Amino acid sequence: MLDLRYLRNHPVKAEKSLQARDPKISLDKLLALDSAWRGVLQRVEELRAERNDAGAAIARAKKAGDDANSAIKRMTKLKADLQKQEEQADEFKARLDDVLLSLPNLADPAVPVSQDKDDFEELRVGGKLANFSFEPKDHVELTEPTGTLDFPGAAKLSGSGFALYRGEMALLEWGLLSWMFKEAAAAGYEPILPPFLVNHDSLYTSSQFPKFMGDVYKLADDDLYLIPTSEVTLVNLGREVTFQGEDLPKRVAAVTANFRREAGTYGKDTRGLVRTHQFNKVELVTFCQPEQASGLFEEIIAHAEKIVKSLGLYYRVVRLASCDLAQQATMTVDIEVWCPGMKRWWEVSSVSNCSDYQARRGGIRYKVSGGKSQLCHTLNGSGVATSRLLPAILETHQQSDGSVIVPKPLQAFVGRERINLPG
RNA sequence: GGAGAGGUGACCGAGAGGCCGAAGGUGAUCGCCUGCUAAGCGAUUGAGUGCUCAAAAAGUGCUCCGAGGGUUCGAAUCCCUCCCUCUCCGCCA
Repeated sequence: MLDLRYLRNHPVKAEKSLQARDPKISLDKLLALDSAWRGVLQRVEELRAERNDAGAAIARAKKAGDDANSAIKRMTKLKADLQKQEEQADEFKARLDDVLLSLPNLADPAVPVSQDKDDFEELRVGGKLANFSFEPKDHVELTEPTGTLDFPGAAKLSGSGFALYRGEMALLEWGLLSWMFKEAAAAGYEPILPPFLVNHDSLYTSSQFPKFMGDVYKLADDDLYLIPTSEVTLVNLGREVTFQGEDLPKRVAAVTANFRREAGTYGKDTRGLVRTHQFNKVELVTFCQPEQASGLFEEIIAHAEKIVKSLGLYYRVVRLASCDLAQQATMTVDIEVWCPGMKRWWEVSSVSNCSDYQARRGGIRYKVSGGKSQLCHTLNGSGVATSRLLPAILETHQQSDGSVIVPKPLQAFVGRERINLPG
């Protein structure tokens, strides 16, 4: 959520920044509602002040044993008037909140302004591009002979869009997650295993709600939702918390499954692991003071980059165009790995600076000693998602016989240096 | 799922219709005292939001005692619904 006061005081600047993301955004309605609301609110507060005075007068009279009837009569009259004004104020406020909640965060000046997703800015390319003396297969073809990625099996259990890992793939997936979780802990993130089900407030704070309710799975009999990302759980660790200034930055990392309805994406990228209703990742979140945010943003990117580099993958780092930013982000940098079999880049990590947008919704604050409490800034990034990492590993390290060399860091988890051996 | 007990400021805890943003304590900050430390003494110490103000400071209004409704001239206090925590029972990995 944006700072209403800022929008009020800098409407032109704010609107310009918002229109970089979506040219259809206008602040006119918001500002009109704001001034209407504040006008009525002023009246409400005057009436309340009067009511409080009258109440005190009644109390005094009663205590002194005087007759309070005339004061009570005055109060009764006041009440009706106040109630009417309050209803009006509530209505304006509700409409104002609707508009305010729909507005995305302001975009960082470094974000390329465009309405075309392809206008991202490529920051750098890293790792090494694998050379093949044969036509590389994609991860589905590679695992078909062994049945270790069993999509028909998953469909039987759950329907389309789910994955079932077996044997070596199960070990590899689990190993990847364990290794990355450990790497995150070694880098100073507190390891967290959170619930996969969260309540409405949590999704509201991290900003999936109210705008993107349709993307999230909801339980039928309880007010609980499956997390679309553990950003939700990690960010909400800070909800209604006031951190001590010296405890910041506070880094947390979770490994979880993530659930997405992917409504409206039927028929798109349906092959293999890359877009399923459930996938795993390690997620990193940092709470910090505003001036620490940009350095920590680079830190998360560097961490994710180190992961893909250690696995011997070819990758690039791109800054997303303004139209492609998530609602809560001021800036997002993606790390994409090259998948030689699918012959395309896939996002394995998305690192976002959310400034105070989530903190304002969730009351995530900090206080330096002697100072007033202020809103934290929140940052998040994947570190990283296995649903794209696993395909990239298989496709990059495949051999002409269909086997796959296991990257060094994972060998201990899988128990061998080469998997997917034929026969 | 059943039965009970609770949810008050950073924390503990009183408060049982009006003078309660809330006693008392702990902690924190500042000062005094002490050779230093401890102890002691005194003072200060919640959040949000509006207005005045160029701004800061200050002043001032409103709101907040788990959440939401209700009763009442008036609710932390009474009633209803919900949420959460704890204890016991049942069920269960």
